[in-house]
Amino acid sequence: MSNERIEEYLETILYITKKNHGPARTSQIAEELKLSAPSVTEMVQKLSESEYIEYTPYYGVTLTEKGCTEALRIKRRHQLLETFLVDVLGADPVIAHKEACEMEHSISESTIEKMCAFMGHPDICPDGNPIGQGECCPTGPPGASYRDYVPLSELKEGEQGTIKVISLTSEIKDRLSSIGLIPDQDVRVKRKLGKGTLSITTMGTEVAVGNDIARKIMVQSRGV
Amino acid sequence: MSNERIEEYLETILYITKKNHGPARTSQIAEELKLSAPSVTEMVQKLSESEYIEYTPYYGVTLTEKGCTEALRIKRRHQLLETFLVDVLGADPVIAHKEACEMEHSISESTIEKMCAFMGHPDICPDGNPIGQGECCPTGPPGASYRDYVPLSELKEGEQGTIKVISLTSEIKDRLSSIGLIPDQDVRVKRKLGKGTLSITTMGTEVAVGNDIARKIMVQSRGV
DNA sequence: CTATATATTTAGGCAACCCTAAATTAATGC
DNA sequence: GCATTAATTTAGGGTTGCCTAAATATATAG
Ligand SMILES: [Fe+2]
Ligand SMILES: [Fe+2]
Ligand SMILES: [Fe+2]
Ligand SMILES: [Fe+2]
Repeated sequence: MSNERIEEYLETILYITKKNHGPARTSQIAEELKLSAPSVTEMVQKLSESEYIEYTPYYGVTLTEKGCTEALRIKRRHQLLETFLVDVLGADPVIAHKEACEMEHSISESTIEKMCAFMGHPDICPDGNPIGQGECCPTGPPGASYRDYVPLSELKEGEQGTIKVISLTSEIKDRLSSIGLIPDQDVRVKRKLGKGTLSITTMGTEVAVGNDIARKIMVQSRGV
Repeated sequence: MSNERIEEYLETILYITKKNHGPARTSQIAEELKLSAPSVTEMVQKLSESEYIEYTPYYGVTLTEKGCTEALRIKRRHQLLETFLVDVLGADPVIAHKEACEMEHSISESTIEKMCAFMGHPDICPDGNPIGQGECCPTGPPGASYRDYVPLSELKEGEQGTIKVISLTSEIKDRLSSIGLIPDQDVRVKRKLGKGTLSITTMGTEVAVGNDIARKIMVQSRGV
């Protein structure tokens, strides 16, 4: 089997078994990969001769320890590529997902880690799912999870927080950096103006930010 | 034929016809793609039924107008990906070439243009070959080329320039933004200290930058 | 517990791409 | 110009990964 096909099956089986909390049925794999059921049965039979999956006829497919490790590696490649395409290049999320799902088979482990470092070891994919840590990632305490972050636009007057993630095109992000709005920067909402516009203070200076942008800046709140 | 295979043949035929200043022999294509000669003959016969190539038995293959346009598009995708992997992520040039040659079939035109813009529309690939202009590139007077950029560490005392590309992790870039070191910012080298450390002025303030970082900040010099 | 409906596998086949060995064409040296 | 050599194509075959139709196993409903 080609490496690309193996990877695509493993990725799909991981996704379905997690959703099922149980084995992946061949029909589910077929639907996900848009293939006929017999094609999946055939591939799954071959794959079970490798050490990646466990297959019981008329029952379903589960990943072995080895298969799970491999599937997680592929998923990570996919998510980091998708994050790069969407958050750094500003590509359309739907196109980015499809492209990431193809490029994930071409990019090496060493290159994906460089890309991870380049993006500051992100821990959340624009599709909303968490990204697992890799060899390159700081292994220390994983800090506050993305779940705890809140859009800047949600802060109340007087509330303070630390900018954590900015999901905007790099052009806009560059403009924001130039006025001090960058990750790990502390900000305070001074006043909320009309139409969702915020007046915030950062590094002593005061700037106004529109609602569109404020909704894309995730902060970790520290209260008033 | 699969799109990927077509693209790989077109890319190769473009390369060889340019080198030959004449048609590409099947044996040359076979050598370049590491295939047997009969396999290439077969594919080339099929391809000539499309409108991409002109094939004369026992003579060779040339690209049609349409095929040439398509081949140039693929080459551009390849070069921009390779430039990104090497110049931005710092990947090994040999690995980067191989990965770019696979990813080029997955990335869309719209995404590659975003990547081109992200890198400031580079016109030279790390492999040394020029990169053709795309839709996204400024068609006017082609400004300073990437070639003309020089590491900040190379500027002499008193020399001024504009920051163009910063090839560092986003963590370090974030720190740099907070002190005003961002693309399109003007800087001046005030004094060179020991060990390659620079004292530079930017936006009126004065900061010191170590040699490691200064070597990764490309600037367009404007002299003293 | 059976009859029917659904899910899954088996059987048989096909297209894309690649291969080696043999035949053919073109080039080269007297 | 003809024999030898080299390049190229044709013939015949193999693998992979997919398909549809038929057979079989499992689930569901009276
Ligand atoms: Fe994928
Ligand atoms: Fe990382
Ligand atoms: Fe390629
Ligand atoms: Fe461009």
